[in-house]
Amino acid sequence: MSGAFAYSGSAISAIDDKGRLSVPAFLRKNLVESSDGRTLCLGTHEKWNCLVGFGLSRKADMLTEIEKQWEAAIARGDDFDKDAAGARKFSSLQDLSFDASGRFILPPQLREIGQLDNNVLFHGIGTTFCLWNPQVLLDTTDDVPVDRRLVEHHLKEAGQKSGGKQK
Amino acid sequence: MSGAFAYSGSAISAIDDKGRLSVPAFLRKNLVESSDGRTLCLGTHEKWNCLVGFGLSRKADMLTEIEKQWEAAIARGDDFDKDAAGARKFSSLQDLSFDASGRFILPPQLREIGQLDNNVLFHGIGTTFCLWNPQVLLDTTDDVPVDRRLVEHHLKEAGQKSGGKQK
DNA sequence: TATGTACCCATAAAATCCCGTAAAATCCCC
DNA sequence: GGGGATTTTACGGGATTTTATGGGTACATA
Repeated sequence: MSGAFAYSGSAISAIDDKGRLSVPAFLRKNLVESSDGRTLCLGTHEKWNCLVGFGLSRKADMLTEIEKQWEAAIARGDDFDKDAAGARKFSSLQDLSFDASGRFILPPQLREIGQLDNNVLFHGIGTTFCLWNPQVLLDTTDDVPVDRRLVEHHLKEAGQKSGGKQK
Repeated sequence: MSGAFAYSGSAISAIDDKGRLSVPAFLRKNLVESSDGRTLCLGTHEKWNCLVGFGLSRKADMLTEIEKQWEAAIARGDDFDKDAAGARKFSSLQDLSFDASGRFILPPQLREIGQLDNNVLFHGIGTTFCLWNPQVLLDTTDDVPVDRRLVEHHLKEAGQKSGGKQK
């Protein structure tokens, strides 16, 4: 386990007309450390209706994890489909670089899958963080353990800023 | 584990009238590093209906992987046919070089086996990446763990660009 | 000479970088 | 601890660079 990166906290950020959005400040230091640069990995969440993000080093960890599973399997004489494991983990993952002011462009496919329109709620969940459309998060019937009051607060705040023009 | 080359992400690319297609930008840096030049290894996938690609250095890794499997088999007292394993992995592999603008010529036999017509979906699965005909990927009954929403998105995007002239 | 391949140039779209500004957070001195 | 000064942040907008792709041309080779 390389770094002790524990992502926590939450913030809302807006997508502008060019499809850019800025990484909330509270995540940047961790990302820069973990990626050794201003890089952010973003992909779809396996269960929830949101995106997941983390730094590059986590991606390397994922790779070695698969490698270990494979080695354990062949030692036992079992089969292990590395490609299937890799496809599940990596196919949606994009390495994105954000600029000095913290902004990156959200690839359209991720934006669509994450159902992100104007405002994006970032929130740390430990080894990774999630990107939600706040409304989708409130409406979800999945068991996502988040404090709804927090989401409502951010949503209200965002609504004031944009004068209710979103949606 | 040589490099931390973790191929991830996905993109679609078109084959032009001359049979050329360009390596998506997000794979190039990795390939150049891994191959020490603009080289790409391409072959057929052992199980899936697609092609696999990676940089030159991965070939050495594959060799040591076979070695490991052999050792594990010996330790268990099992048989392991190294030549068969090698044949499976290497016989379809071709080293291709892509030009400064990222394009290479897809050899007809690989194109045929991969069932690639106009649009090729590249997607990283960790140590390698796959090249699919997006429609074939959607239609496949094999257990290929990919986020279908991604494939559908790319397909839609490609359809718009070419005005539906493919197929 | 036909054919396939590597190069060269062109172009539109997309991504990246750079600069500016206003609001928010932080600092600092009394 | 209050209040202004400084720094950081979140964003808008333009300029530059990189991509993806079309099309031409020269060179080898069969």
